[in-house]
Amino acid sequence: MPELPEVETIVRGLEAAVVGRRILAVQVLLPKMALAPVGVQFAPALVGERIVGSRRRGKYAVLLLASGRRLVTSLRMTGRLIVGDEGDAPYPATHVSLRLEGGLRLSFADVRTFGRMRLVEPTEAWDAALGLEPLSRDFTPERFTAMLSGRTTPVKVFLLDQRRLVGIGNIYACEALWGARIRPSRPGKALTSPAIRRLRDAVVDVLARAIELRGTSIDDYVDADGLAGGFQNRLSVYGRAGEPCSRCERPIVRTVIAQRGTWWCRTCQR
DNA sequence: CCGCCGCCCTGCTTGC
DNA sequence: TGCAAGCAGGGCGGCG
Repeated sequence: MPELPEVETIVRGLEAAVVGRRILAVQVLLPKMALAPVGVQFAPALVGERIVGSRRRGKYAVLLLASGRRLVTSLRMTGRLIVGDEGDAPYPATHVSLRLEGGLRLSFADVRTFGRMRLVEPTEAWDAALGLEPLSRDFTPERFTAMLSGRTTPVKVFLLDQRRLVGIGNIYACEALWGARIRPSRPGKALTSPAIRRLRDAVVDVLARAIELRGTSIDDYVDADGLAGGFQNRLSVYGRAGEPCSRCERPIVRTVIAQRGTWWCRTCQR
């Protein structure tokens, strides 16, 4: 499931592979996957556009187009953005296919069809409801404290809420809480200021380390070249129920918080 | 505004 | 062994 580090890796791959190239043809195989503003047709609007940038916002991959429009992709759980050669066999479960200059093809594939590609007008504030980037300078202990104050929801649910902080999904929420030694069910407002500081640092640290290893590949995630990441070998708690905690040797447990599997250490996380 | 819930989907895992 | 139910989960809309 692509979270911030995985989308960042994909976006960097797209930067290298497709930025500067013109879109020559667009095929939409499953219409619900390709959204456009009212009165704009997705495929015709993209043909002839040049890709001028590749960015990430939260868990969204954003291709900047010469017209000022943007192609925003949400990968959800199983979505993939794959760069291949025009002559390759079609990538499995491809729903949108862009033929690019230079004999390349950019495929948006998703077996579960939860993901979406969305063409956004230059003036449209598509990300207005999204929260703070955790790797930005703005993510200070002071800001984090203000965000958490009065929050009754479990801190793990808070970390997953993209209206507050963006980019954190189930894997990195579990990992950051373990790193900060905080119990996932603690209400946000109950965190002490040292705990808030530890959690801020743990979020930044785990995301940065995961980007260095090009993301976590458990079931589905691959980068723009179709390659797996390496952070799955560095996970401390996620998916490791029954294994000993690397800090205290007590077994990692799995509980459920807000319908999400939650892995943590009952001994170290308070 | 806030919090909570159900839905969307398919493939893998689990359990009988 | 075979099959079906259950689970996985990010974002969004609806509801209180």
